[in-house]
This record gives sequence, C-alpha cells and structure tokens, in this order.
Amino acid sequence: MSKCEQCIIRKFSSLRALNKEELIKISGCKTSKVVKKGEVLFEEGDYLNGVYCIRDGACKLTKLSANGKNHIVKFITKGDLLGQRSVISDESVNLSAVAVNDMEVCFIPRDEIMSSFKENSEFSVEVVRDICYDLKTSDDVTVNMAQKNVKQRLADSLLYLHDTFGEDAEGYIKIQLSREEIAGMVGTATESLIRMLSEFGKKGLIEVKGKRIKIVSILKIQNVSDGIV
Amino acid sequence: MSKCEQCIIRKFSSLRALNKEELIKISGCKTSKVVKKGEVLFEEGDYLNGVYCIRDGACKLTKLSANGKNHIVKFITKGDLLGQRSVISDESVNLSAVAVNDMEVCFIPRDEIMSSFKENSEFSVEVVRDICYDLKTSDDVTVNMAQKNVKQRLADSLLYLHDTFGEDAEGYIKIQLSREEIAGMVGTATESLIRMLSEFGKKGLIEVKGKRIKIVSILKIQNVSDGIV
DNA sequence: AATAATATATGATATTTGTCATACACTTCG
DNA sequence: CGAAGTGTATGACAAATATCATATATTATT
Repeated sequence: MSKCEQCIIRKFSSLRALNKEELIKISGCKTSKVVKKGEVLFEEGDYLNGVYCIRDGACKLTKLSANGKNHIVKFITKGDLLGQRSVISDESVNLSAVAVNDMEVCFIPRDEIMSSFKENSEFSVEVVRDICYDLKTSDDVTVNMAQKNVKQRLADSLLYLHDTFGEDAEGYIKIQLSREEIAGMVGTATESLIRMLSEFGKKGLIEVKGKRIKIVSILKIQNVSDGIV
Repeated sequence: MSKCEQCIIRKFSSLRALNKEELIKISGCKTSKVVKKGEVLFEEGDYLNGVYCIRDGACKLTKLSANGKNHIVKFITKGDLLGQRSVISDESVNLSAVAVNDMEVCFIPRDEIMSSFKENSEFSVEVVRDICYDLKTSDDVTVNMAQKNVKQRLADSLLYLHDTFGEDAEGYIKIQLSREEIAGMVGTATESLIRMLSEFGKKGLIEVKGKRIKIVSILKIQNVSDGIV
C-alpha cells in the first residue's frame, strides 16, 4: 500500500495541512481503489463514512432535477477531495458522483478526518476555505443560470471544461462528454445544445470532431458568455 | 451596551457554541448599529473585517449579473450570521447586502471570530455545518435555475419567501418586495413576472394586494414547482 | 460483415420568454 | 392640489427555446 506521507497528490488539497503523524495514521487505515468509467462512487442521499482523495481520473457530480434530467453540477478531478461537506456536516450527500473516466481514489475514514479537523486548526481552516470557495462559486453559478440565456451558459460550460480538464496535444479539451451530458450541464434540451454547438462551430468559435471539442478563441467564447455580440 | 451572554439571538446561529468567556470577550469589542431599509451593509468586492449578527430585520444578498440585472441570491433574517464565509476564507464578499427593512445588527470583529474558530472546535464545526448547508442549498438552487422554467422558479421563490418570512395576521407573506426585485430572484424580465403573478392570481394559487402576496394553497404552488400541471 | 442499438443532426412547429410601446396607478414633493 | 416620477399592468410582436418527427451517423453486438 502506498504511503500518504510520500504521496504528492495530497499537496493539491487541504490534506496538505496535515502533519506527519496524521499522515502516517491515515496511511494505516485508508483504502485505495480503482473506479471504472461510468461506475458510481455514491448516489444522492447516501451517507458517506469518509472522504475520497482523487489520485487520478475524474468524476461528475450530478443531481436529478424535478423534470427528470440529470444536471451536472461540477467535475471533481485529480488532486481534489470529495465528500468533505457531507462528512463534516454529518448529512447525506445531495449529489451523485459518477466516474467520467477511469479513476484511482483513496478512501479516508470519517473518524480520521474529523479528529484532524478538530485538533489541527490549520487543516480545518484549509477545509473550510475550500468549502467557502465552493459556496462562492456555486452562488455565482446560480446567478449565471438564472440570468443568462442558453448560448451564454454554453459558453460558460465550455470555458469551465477547458479550465478543468485542459487541452490535449491537438488543442482539444481533454474530456469527452456526450451531447446529452453537456446539455445537462447547460440546462437545456439535447437538441437545442446540438444546434448551438454547430452554430458555435460555424461561427468559428470552436471546432468539433465527434465528441472532441476545441476552443478556437477563448476571448470570443468569453464575449459570448458576457453577452457581447 | 447589551451583553452577548444575555442575548437570545445568538442561540439561533453557530454563536450558540461559544462559551461564556468568549461571549464576554465579544461583548467588549462588538458594536451595534441600526441599518435603515435600503441601506447597504456591504457590496460585492468589499473585504469584511468581521461578521454581522442580525438581531432584527432582514437584508437581501444580491449579485449584479453579466447583463446588468440585480439577482437576489437569498435573504438573511433575524438570528442569522452574515459574512462568515468571507471572514474565514479571507476573501472579498461576492454578494452585496442591502436591508429590505429596518435592521438592528451587531458587528463582531474578525479576530474574535477567528480565534474562537481556531480554539473552540465545537464552534468551528457549527460554523462549517452552516456553510455546508448553504453550499448544499446553493447547489440545489443552481439545478433548479438551470432545469426549471420561469413558472416553476416563481413557485419556488414564493415558497422560499413564505418559508423565510412567514405570514402576517391576514395570511400575507411578511415581506414586501417590488415586482422588479421578485423578477430578480426568479431570473426573468419584470414584465414576464408581472404576467405570471396575475396568472397565478387568476388560477387562485395566490392573492395579490399591491405589494402583498398571499399563498392560497401551498400544495398547489408546490405542484407548479414540481411541474405537475 | 450485418444488424441492432444508440447518439447525433436537422427540419417543422409549438411554446415560452423577452422586448418595446403604451396606459394606468400610486407616490412624492413642491 | 397638481406635476413629475416611479411602479405596475397589458398588448403586440420578436426572439429564444422546447418538442416531436425523422434522418443519418456511430458504436456495439452477434
């Protein structure tokens, strides 16, 4: 079993604030596992008894909406921690987590996290800072969802994907989602999304090759997002 | 100056987890003030050096959207704490706070909050629990904003207002907002909102008298929110 | 390789929502 | 009291978006 003290991944999350003893203790009780693309880490309503540290791969956090569509709220990628909110507030998770590519994750039991949270104020401040950041972001997204039209929201989603996953050698965003999934991020009908994607393509904002999308001009997409025509 | 140890309001927020010494210390350095309806507590981008404890009245938290409209994200009312996110994560606030009726608030300096946060784990857990709850709620709202149509969102907003402010003797929701403000909660044009309000009125879901709104049937409004026609 | 299943694309049309114009109601303030 | 300003309401129309139908492409399965 790999040792947390030597794991670089922890440096990317609030786990960086843990001291050596804490890391050794966690090493002893954590479990590692592989999650294949499409597999479910947890579902809306589940209670987690620990947090996941994402060593590789990514998952989507989704919520089933009132009208039966799966909305992708955000993606969790390599280096991120998953499930802190639920563990700390001792509530069920409100989102489902599904792998969007093959993942490698470590599971750290609840008790370890909570004891560090209570005893190591540097760690607790870090954790809270993360959650606060998420809250701020979520409020911003709420406003965008409420006030922007579908075209603007698609621009936002493309920028978010680009930001989160980066580009491959050819400049394509390093994640492949179905049109239905993207529609579920934007909050629109799949057909509408497809039309808008090809519109963006025709206008030279993006290049589409199957499921792969390349942003031609970040600036132009940003202008669309800001409603600058 | 009133004493925090004797103040009942603190029982409604995470401040309930503070011990007597902490409360006495806060009593000595807190300031109280009255904020008149329409006055601004802080604006998007400000740095707060403390948190507000709302002793009476309410304020709206708004954000200016890309298209220039003021979106009301939520209301903060009697008993709530305001500004913890910004203080703990040491970032500027992302929302503006404007009184929607006359308020009485106490201001607790940053240092007091942070020292209790670091030393009193019961308090820090409470604070984080609150922020986690807000995060969960915010994600839920995001999904609703993205997936529901204007009619459903209006139903949600009415239920939220009813929940947050309660009813007066005649059954009207105990807050008076302009049509423009409600439109800014729902994320729609003011004219569309006005039309929909009168549609709700004609269908007997609500009763409207000037700025005062009465929900006739919570159940029916809930059905609208759920898209059950 | 052929077939089935699924995803993507596009047209036609209905519905929803936004915009602009205008009218009316209500407040405020000199 | 009356004028000016603001908020609310409504009609007419335009634009955005959803829905349904269907075609075509892509992937999976045998």
